[in-house]
Amino acid sequence: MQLESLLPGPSVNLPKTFYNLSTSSESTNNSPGSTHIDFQEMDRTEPEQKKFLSGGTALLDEAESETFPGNKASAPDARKSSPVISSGDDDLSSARRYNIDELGTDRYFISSSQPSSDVTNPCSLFPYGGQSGSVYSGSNGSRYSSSLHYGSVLPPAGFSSAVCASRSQFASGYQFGQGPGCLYPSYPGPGSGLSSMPIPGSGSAARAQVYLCNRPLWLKFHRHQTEMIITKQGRRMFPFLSFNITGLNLTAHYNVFVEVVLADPNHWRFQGGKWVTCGKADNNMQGNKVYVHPESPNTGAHWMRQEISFGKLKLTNNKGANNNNTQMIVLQSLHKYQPRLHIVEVTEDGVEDMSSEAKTQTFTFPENQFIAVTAYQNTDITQLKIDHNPFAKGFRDNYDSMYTAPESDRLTPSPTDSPRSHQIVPGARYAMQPFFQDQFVNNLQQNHRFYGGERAVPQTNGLLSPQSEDSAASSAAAQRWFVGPVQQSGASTKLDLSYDGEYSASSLLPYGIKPLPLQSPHALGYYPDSAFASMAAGWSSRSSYQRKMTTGLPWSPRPSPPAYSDDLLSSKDKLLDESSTVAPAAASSGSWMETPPALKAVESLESGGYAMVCKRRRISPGGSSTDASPTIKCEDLSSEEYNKESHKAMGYYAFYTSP
DNA sequence: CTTTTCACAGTCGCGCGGATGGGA
DNA sequence: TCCCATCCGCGCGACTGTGAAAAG
Repeated sequence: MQLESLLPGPSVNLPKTFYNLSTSSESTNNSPGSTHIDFQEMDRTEPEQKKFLSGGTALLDEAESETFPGNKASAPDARKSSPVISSGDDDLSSARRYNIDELGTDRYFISSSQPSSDVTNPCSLFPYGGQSGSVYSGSNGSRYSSSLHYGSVLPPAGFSSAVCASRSQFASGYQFGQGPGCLYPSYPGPGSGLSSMPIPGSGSAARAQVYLCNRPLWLKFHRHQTEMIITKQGRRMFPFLSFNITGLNLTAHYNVFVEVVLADPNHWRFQGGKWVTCGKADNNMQGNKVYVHPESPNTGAHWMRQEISFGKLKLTNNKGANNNNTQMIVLQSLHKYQPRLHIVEVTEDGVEDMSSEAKTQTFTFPENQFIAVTAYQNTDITQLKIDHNPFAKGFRDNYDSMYTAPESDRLTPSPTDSPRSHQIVPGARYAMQPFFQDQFVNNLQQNHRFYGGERAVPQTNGLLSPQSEDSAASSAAAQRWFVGPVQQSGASTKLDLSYDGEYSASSLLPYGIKPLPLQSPHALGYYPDSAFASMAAGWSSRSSYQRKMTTGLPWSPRPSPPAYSDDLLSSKDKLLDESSTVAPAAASSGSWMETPPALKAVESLESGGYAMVCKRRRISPGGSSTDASPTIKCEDLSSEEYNKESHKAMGYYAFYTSP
């Protein structure tokens, strides 16, 4: 409906899109129509599906050796001419990408109903243009079979169709050979946008929209070229993938899984503080590339009820690592990958429903791209991991100072008076700026009810979030982030229907009931860089604070509170751009910080400066390459704004504190 | 020289078992 | 006195990045 209207492009029926996808391969030197044909003739039985799996991938293989002239031609991206990715380069691209933030909420979610007819104007349709367009399918049959635990296999045809679709539509100028699923982005899209485009598999019945829940955090990493450690025993991703899904059929069953595909045809190496290409990627890598969500299959209502996170997804370089029960995605070091979310409708027994060709939907978020490494290369990334990953808390050796706000910044009551109260009292000051920036992330991260659980607490999405007088703005903000404006009503309705009795009370109760420990985790967030984190840290001892804030709520994502969504960020007169939204606690702590908007440009121009610090080890407060700034963000806000935001934070906080 | 592997220390959550308190 | 529920402390395992050693 209005969904389409939100998207810069005409709408089109999914089936059509599907066909376009498969046939479009012709234009890309792929085996024309092969996938399409196979899809049509595919058997529906489960065994057959599995069997077909390999076949499907084989078909996809054929598509891998195609070129993407369109991409290079149409994408005036710096990367084309220079494979070197510096901070500056990233900024350049990000500039385009992030500008989209200002355009509207619709950019934050991906709808599978993207019109294929927009091929002529992919950029307008998909912010990232060709970036997320070209997709390769696996060359080996094990691509899915190895990891599909539910007997349901993504229809190769459907999958490939999606692949082809993206390719045809966003034809990227990369040329690559064989490989188990590749996606060659280039961030060329002039339209630039935050959310990536959806690769509509089809499915006119249920057009899903997917929101990247912890997107702010991803963006933080993405700005510095995200790195993910891979180990033999498997390493969890951080940030992990977390999505909110809407638009599914409430009663239909779906398998939800993540696939990680090559993002570009290059082998990368970290040299001179930059990521540079180093030959061609080895895309013959064998091994599982798919992680099926443990709760698959499940109903659409189930998937839409809560945040879907893949916190337990592990990455490994051990090709034989998937023999056991644990699902691990096998990657190759120093290769760039793109995670993709797949939603496949299945029958109640978990078997893929092949009754309709519109059962597969694929979503790609460019900010989820990462380079697999066996050891961190960029210290900025390392510091980000340490600062944000609760499991790395032990490495915050300067924890006390990192998140301790200046004495002058404290608000009553005095920390020494009542340590506990410190955690409760929002402290307008602290709540505000940091909250803007990281709080969102923090809250997302806290969404999980169980530690390490794949599931999250029901999304608050405005319904559960406390709103005071600012509720209107807050809601808008929230909507903007999670639910597109147009979708608002729909989403709200959905929430009302499905979450109301079941979630509103139950989910909130825990937070309200537990006065301090629980609310702290929520308000402060697991991530220390939240406003409250810094505040609390500054007021209380490290030990006590840590315990409190981490109690009960793990690092799992929690839906961002409406009041502090991106909308607010944008409302700050762009004061807080993407990067600025990052450095909350950092501002006061001096720990790892993001480059302020103003400095960002400089940084872009002076990628060399970035390079200088890239290979540095952990930087002490104030020593960061971007340390110059953050304070600015806080200070830039007028006292009025300050108070205003503080109140929001206060209200939000209070919501959970007072049952 | 680059990349990978391994042991390590630190943090945290979970589960178990014992201690404690209230009610029958 | 017994039973049950709750609380608390401890140990274990999972998880993290570090840094040195090994491997290529």
